[in-house]
Amino acid sequence: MNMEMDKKDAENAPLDAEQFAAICKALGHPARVRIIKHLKAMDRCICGQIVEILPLAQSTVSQHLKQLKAAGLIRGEIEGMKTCYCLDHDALERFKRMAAMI
Amino acid sequence: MNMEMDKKDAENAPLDAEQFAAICKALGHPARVRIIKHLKAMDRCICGQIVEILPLAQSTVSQHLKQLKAAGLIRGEIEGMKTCYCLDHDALERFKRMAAMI
DNA sequence: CATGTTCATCGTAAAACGACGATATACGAT
DNA sequence: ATCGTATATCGTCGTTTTACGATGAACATG
Repeated sequence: MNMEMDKKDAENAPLDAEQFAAICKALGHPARVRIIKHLKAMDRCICGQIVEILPLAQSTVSQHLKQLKAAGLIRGEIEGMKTCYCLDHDALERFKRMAAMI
Repeated sequence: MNMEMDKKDAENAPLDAEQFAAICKALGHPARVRIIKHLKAMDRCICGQIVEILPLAQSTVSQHLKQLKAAGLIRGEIEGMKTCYCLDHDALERFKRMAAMI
């Protein structure tokens, strides 16, 4: 009966500062914002393409991707030798809702 | 003729990653999100009240306020011995618009 | 099997952050 | 003038972030 309370509460909660701050922190770097923008434009793309559009070393980009993934904003699935990243649209929507109530 | 181009462009730009990331970074700490929330509830309040609602030293809170001010999200005006802080609603609106187009 | 490609992780160095106590500044009150 | 109050800034310390090159793991190809 109250198994779903967490989810329900989360939807109309005033705003969880910890949660919102965590996502903002993940978006708090230009490179990561550009990654999100690019994924939005491409819908999904492989890691190599993201490395190409950023003036950063491959290892650095990989770290940024890791942070975005840890924040739940993107997902990455290994496809053979490559890794394909895409947005987590639900997470982005949650972020937008939270941002709107700031 | 193009003296105002900066401003115009900023209004309908797809999204300036640097700008958006800077604001997100400022919001990337729970204490600062709580400060914003509190200012939204109170509309304006003196620094001392903010210090009271956070489990942090006064100097730490002062630093967080400084970051929020540097990001343009809040303004602070000295009123005699106290300092009164309030939200910069325009900046918040710009942030919300940017967040919505992420 | 050997080699090349794609990506993640490790190790590291510099910079930035977060927190605190101590101090400085500015003002009001006595 | 002195004292107390409110706030900002300084100095410091430990942690985290950002960046890089080097290395490793997984897979494809010759």
